[in-house]
Amino acid sequence: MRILLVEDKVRLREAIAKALKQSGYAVDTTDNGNDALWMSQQHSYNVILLDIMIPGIDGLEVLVKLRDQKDNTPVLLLTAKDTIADRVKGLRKGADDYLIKPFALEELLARIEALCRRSFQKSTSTIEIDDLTIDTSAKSVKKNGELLDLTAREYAILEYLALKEGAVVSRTEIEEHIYDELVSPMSNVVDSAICNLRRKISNEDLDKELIQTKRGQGYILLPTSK
Amino acid sequence: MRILLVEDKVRLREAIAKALKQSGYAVDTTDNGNDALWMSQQHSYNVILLDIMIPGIDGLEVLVKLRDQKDNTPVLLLTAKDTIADRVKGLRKGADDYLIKPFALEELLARIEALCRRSFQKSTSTIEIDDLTIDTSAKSVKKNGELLDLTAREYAILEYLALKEGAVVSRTEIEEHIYDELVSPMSNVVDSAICNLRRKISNEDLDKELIQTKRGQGYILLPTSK
DNA sequence: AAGAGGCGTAATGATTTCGTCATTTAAGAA
DNA sequence: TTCTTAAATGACGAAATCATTACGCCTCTT
Repeated sequence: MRILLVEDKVRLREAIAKALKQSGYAVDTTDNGNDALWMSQQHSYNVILLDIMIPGIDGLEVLVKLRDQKDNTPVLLLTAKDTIADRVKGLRKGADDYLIKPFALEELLARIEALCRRSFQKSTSTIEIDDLTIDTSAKSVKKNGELLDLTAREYAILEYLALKEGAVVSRTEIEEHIYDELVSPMSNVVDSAICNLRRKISNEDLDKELIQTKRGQGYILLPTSK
Repeated sequence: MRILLVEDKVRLREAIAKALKQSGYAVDTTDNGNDALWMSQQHSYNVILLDIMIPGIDGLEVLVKLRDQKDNTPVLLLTAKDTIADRVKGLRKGADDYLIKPFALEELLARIEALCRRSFQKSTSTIEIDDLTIDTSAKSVKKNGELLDLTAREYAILEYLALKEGAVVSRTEIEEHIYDELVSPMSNVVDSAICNLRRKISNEDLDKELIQTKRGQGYILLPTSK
């Protein structure tokens, strides 16, 4: 999951970014509205965290322009104003949620999770595929009830594939959603990660691979039933 | 466990704060309603102790605003008025318990404990994990029936992990719930404390660690059965 | 007032992760 | 089949994260 964080106060921005990364999100940040618009076109983010009071184009305007451009990325507004008028204004303009500053990081994380879930049309926080149970809240994976020991990266990739179950996902798409701006383009990081992932989730007995390769296109997560 | 204490009478406030800290709680205090609201958003407290008669926004209003903001932190009301009308009013507005001044500190401690327990969905005051028995009333830990000599900090961390058994708990979360406002952000207090804790609760024979570390995410308390 | 122990800090050493590269294997087209 | 290109795998090293120790301040006790 990749998140764009738009917040001008340095300390707060970095605190939030740190917490998000710790939770396994890829995070890009900026302190102003112009860059925010630019960046949101550059990538497709899973969630945009938008402070209203930022220099230049303000948060609400950014939101309006996004929606004008038919960009429906879930937006969570961060605001110091807690008047009803502002909440309503934000939501009317197409925000998906809002949070009043100051807020507890735990609350922010919970809401982001909810937004991601909603955008993938999932109502529960666990995904079941074959003998795997992916708990997107705990960020853990069980196989036949037994906890698998995945690294943060491995988990992130598996979750992403699982959310797009049955759809071919290209390497580029994985790179863009799992890795943030400082990623190096020419390498086979994804291949490598997938390889390790497979090793950990494969069924030794069945040689049916959960993660299948679509040559020239990418990877696809297919339950055996299909 | 971290508590917010809202009480304007200095002597009483400090007496309560001292008693709470002695019992191992992290305590933030304020003497007015505005700050109380601010602070309650800044952190997620485990319990808020709220005097009704305070300057500025009064206690009941603070309570109402909290609940308006979907903040469900357990609130214990402190009040000098012992009329039925006031109790009912408080509870109607979403208080979880109340105490009539003057009260015995013992009683306060007991109620706080009950509130914490309830918020973690635990019904008993002892938690058993493997060969450890954590008594949240006595704030003591036994290993195979033998009392362990933990410091207050060590106990607090262990208890917190135990209450969240099976869930990954980040360093930040531990810091926020165990340490109060004067904590320095850049340090490895938690690491250090965990290290000492492990030393005291580890089974020399088994090399299975009760407190496992999830690299990049935090720590998790896992009983061996799982 | 002195001693002891708790506790935060910093420094150092140990682990693990993960991106990269090199090599092998597999797939599809001619 | 054979050639071409994509993908899988294994090894390695740098970087990030974590564990552990030692030290010094502070508080509490006696």
